[in-house]
Amino acid sequence: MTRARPYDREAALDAAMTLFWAKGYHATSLKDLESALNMKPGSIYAAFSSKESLFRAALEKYFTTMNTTMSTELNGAESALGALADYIRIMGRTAADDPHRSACMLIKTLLGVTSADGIIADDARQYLDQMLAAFEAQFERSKNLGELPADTDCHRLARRYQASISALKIEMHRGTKPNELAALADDMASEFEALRVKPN
Amino acid sequence: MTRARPYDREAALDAAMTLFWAKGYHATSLKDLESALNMKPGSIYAAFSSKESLFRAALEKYFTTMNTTMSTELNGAESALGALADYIRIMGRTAADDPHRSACMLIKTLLGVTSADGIIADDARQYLDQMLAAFEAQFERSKNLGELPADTDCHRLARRYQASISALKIEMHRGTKPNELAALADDMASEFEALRVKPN
DNA sequence: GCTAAATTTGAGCAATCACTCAAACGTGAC
DNA sequence: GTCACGTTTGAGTGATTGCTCAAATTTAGC
Repeated sequence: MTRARPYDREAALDAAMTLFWAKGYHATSLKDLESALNMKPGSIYAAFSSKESLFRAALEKYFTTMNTTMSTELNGAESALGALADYIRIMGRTAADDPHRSACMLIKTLLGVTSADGIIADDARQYLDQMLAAFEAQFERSKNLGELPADTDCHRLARRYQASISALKIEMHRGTKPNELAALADDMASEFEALRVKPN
Repeated sequence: MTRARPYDREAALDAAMTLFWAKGYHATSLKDLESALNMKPGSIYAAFSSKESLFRAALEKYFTTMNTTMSTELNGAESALGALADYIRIMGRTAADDPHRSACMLIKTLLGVTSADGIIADDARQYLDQMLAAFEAQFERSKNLGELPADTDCHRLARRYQASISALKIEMHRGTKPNELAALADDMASEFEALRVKPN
């Protein structure tokens, strides 16, 4: 009874995410989005209401994707602590031409918008808090496995871990040479691995 | 024989730096600058040529200011390694309402501009490299003082140190609570202090 | 007071911004 | 075939963008 959409909403959102991630909120214009999504302005507004809410949807997709990937990698390993360390080490081996060799979209957003841009910054903050909680849960799991001392402050540890991830991704964005990036990641990973209780 | 400028160039540059630092390159408009510098568009262009070169001048001022402050704090102490650790610990005690409780302008710039914005990103990268070199020199100084093992890789260490600073400033921007921020800074500082060779 | 040089002024430029809406279009029910 | 509904279309909205330039203004030398 009605005309079908010629576009795939998820695919469009994915294109928007990629573009916003690369250029940032302010530097991305509606014209850019029109060609990236292959949609006319009217359709974009019918589908996503405004530039701001399109960005928010794209940011949510970024978070969901990253969080899912991360959860899979962390839950799969037998050692919770080892998985956290490996996650950093592997990230440090991202290929030089990988499109993901870029800063985290959440961090870019947090630094790139102000309170004048509505609740976008709050979104980013909230997602970062959720990731922090996920890291904390993983450290707790490690503690319950007996890998970490019983008096370990997992929240504090998780914050340090997240700070390491953020810094590592910034180094990727910066274009740090592969061997130096890997060395940095190894240093960071070792720092957490060193907390493991030694069997006596 | 000629009309005097009614404004102080350095003061204007300082106002531009503060504004650009807070809002970022793209989100700062000429109107914003006009009121912040208290100058009309013609005067701004006569003094600084373009928005881009005004930004570049402001970024240079940021770098020079930060680099000078840092050098003073690092050179003053008797222990080179201790000074590096203290620099982080003190940063982690930045007051919650301090206007400097914000991300580093170099990092914000690096993440907030693309190659379409001329050589701005290259400027930021170059300044970051200079700071990295300064950290490396300080670690070298520490090694020569006998605080660090003779086989210490100071370049690698400096990169890790800079990554810690970047991450800490991002946490400031994020609004992390004072006690958690201080704890994170202490953890980071301890990591470097722990490298000190024990007297036997 | 006059002149010449350096500077400020601010209205206004073309281009672009995010966004809108009347019209055209496709679709399934009947 | 016709209709009603949902959708796309894209020229066009007013506002704002970075920026310009002829005119006004301030100085110092003579």
